[in-house]
Amino acid sequence: MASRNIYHTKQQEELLKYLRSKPGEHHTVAQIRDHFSRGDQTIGTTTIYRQLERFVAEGTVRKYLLETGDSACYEYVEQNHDCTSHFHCKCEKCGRLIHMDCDELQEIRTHLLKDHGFSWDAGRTVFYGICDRCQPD
Amino acid sequence: MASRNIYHTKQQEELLKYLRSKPGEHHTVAQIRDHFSRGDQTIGTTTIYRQLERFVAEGTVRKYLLETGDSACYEYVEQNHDCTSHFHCKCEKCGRLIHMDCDELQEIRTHLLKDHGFSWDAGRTVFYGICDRCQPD
DNA sequence: TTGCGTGCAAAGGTTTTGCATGGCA
DNA sequence: TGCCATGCAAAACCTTTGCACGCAA
Repeated sequence: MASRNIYHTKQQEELLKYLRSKPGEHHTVAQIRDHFSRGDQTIGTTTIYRQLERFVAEGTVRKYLLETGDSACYEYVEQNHDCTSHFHCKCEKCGRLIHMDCDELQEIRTHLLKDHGFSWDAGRTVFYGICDRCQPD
Repeated sequence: MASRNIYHTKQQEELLKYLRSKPGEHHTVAQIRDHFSRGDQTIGTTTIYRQLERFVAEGTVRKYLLETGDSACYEYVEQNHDCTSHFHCKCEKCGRLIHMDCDELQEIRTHLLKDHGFSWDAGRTVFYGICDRCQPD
């Protein structure tokens, strides 16, 4: 942990407050920029990138790069949120990102580690497929 | 399937031959371009993008967007390769991408579908973590 | 000969960097 | 006051598109 958060600024506070108000939602930088451009407190694009980078380093925010490849997504990580026990599933049809709490996940992790020597980071892995709502019957 | 491969060109042949000669390996467009720039048959960057796009549409090549976010990766799909029965694991330390044949995968798919209604596409999902070689003891 | 493929140049989009200014401590 | 954060401008990338030319059929 090299850089520490020494100064607290309005932009930083507003950005974090916004992300925290939408737990489990994913935001692109463009979306964040647009959101604040409509409010009274605007935040420069560069600042959004830099603050998000800091949040990610601190573990406050999680960064995802989805298969669409358009742009990165950022998501607030709740404090008491056990990311080791839920899947992240992305529907390739409707684009919805689903948080799926499930015990099976731990079994997969154990299997990967014991039988394949692979220490899986479930929090960074996104499962692609078709969600329940978009199933063709 | 809209566009069909009507004309066969040298560039297309060379590109496919190269990818096919490295099964299970991931290549970025830059790497492919560099490879051919050293040989006698050069291929323009635009052509690489367009041919890869076509291969992906045909199912000959698979496209990945990794967490590094730098650029897309492309991988030749072997004809008799059952992508429904192996994991794609990406080591966050050494960057290696591992193909992990495993029956457990089918169980996960069944579980996701039955208990969560999610039709998982394992071929498009990359598991992030630390590989066996990079494990801290 | 027809028309698709190629590749240069340029555009489009996201993310990063340089630098002068502004604001927190 | 000292120093970090901000944000504009510009650069750095990756990828896509327009267009004239070349090559396969």
